[in-house]
Amino acid sequence: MAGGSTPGASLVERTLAVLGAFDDRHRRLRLTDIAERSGLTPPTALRIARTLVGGGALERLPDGTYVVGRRLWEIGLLAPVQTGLREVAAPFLQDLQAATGATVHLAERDGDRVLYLDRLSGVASVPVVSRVGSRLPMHATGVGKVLLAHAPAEVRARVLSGLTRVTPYTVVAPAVLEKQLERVVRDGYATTNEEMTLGACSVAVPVRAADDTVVAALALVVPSLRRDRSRLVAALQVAAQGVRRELERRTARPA
Amino acid sequence: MAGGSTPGASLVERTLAVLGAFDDRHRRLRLTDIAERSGLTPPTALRIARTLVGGGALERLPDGTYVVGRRLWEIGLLAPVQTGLREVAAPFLQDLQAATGATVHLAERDGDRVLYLDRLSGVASVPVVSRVGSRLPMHATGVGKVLLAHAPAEVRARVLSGLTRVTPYTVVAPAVLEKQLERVVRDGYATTNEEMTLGACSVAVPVRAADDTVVAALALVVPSLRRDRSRLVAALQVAAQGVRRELERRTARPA
DNA sequence: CTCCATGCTTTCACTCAGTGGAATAGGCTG
DNA sequence: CAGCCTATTCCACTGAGTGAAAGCATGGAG
Repeated sequence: MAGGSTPGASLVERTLAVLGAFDDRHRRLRLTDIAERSGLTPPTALRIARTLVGGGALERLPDGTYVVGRRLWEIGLLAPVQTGLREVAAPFLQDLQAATGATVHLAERDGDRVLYLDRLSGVASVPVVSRVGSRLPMHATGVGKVLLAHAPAEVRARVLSGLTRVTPYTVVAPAVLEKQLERVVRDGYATTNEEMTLGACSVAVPVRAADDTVVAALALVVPSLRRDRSRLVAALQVAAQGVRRELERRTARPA
Repeated sequence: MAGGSTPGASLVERTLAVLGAFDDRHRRLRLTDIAERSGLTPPTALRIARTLVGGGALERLPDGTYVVGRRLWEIGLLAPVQTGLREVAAPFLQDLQAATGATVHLAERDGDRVLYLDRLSGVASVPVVSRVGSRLPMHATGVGKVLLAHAPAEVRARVLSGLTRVTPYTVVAPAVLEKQLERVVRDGYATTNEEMTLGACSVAVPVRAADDTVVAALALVVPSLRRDRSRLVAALQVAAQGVRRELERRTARPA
């Protein structure tokens, strides 16, 4: 190269780096931002970005900033995460939403974090930070506690040793959280009280597959748990059972 | 190159070609398929696919086939198509679904086809081919007719001159369709009767922005229109108005 | 108005990342 | 076991891609 080097990255990797520069908090990026966030020089970032725009993977707004394009959205929707569990669970989420009026979440574990697969906003205006496709820490969310309680020991150990505070109510003492996790396994559901977002509480239950392994978690987000915790848990468990049955049916004769 | 040439494609374009090899009907591809569908030689396709797997953009299943990966799904969800109109309309779609029990569609025009932005499956088991992110011909769908009726003359001309038959009931006579489009503009809604899928009828209305331009279409899919066409139209129009109002609110003070 | 700062874009000479034909390995089938 | 298909590895060749540096626009400050 003209004076430079290619430090370990092929063009395909650089392309992914450009795409990876976009995230939840950075949906619109200027060229300079892309270059900086992807670790590329401006000319290189420009050439890649232009080609991506040409292919519809990125879009260039009138003000010169870049956003993720339609084409990529379309291709992303083909991912099995989208077509599998999410599709099966969708009607049950709707039922839950209709029955409780609360915000409904479907999430699975991805490494040491929770990955939100789907979300239906409820009628009540409870502040919710999660978005479909976003990742949040496990110890501060309802779905996270459920998934953590049923995760391999090594994951639990890793997460317990790195509890970060999000709100004043976040549980950051490993011993306390461990007790809670035991109760989650025993009782079959988890709760949070403003541990991720002030003003938002949640109840969550595991979704199990045919072999009883926990594959995901369902949760309801409400302003307060005082009143109807048991009612919400019941509704969630019905829905989780429904998802399980539908999963079994599809595995038996994959239509 | 060793005897070969690079016919017009940069590596980034080739990467997009690999990703573009996946579509609605081809979600799982073998290396050979990827190579063929993207117009690349097997070694090249392999190298690109491997790097993409390394970056999480693709996934390799145990049987050796490739599918779109989580990472790409995540990035795709950042597209404005996902965050804008779709998010605004979501609660109204839920209301429609709850009120009518039918399958609900939200779509916009993309070139000469309809792009499905969102879909809620209804309780009734009406056969539906559309999927979020899929494109269908305009002349055979409810949303399509609405969008076509309000599309620029050139688009209408192009579409009218290339009407393809999908079912025995598909309208393929330009004159007939043109009459229908006039009625769509006059009446404010469009209908289809098994024109795309046997056993599925639909009603659709336009969604307008503050300046009255049609930005999308809302539809309900039902087994038959005999009975309650007017009831469905009314529900749709309420929802469309709601979306419009919410769009205006967001444009006024973009929060 | 000039001057400087910032960010996007173009240029260009150099060179290594990427190329594809051919050969190899691995499965599956008849 | 031969025949076929697919995935993978090899390798000699070369042009696609590289980044420093220099042009352009903006636009804000003095």
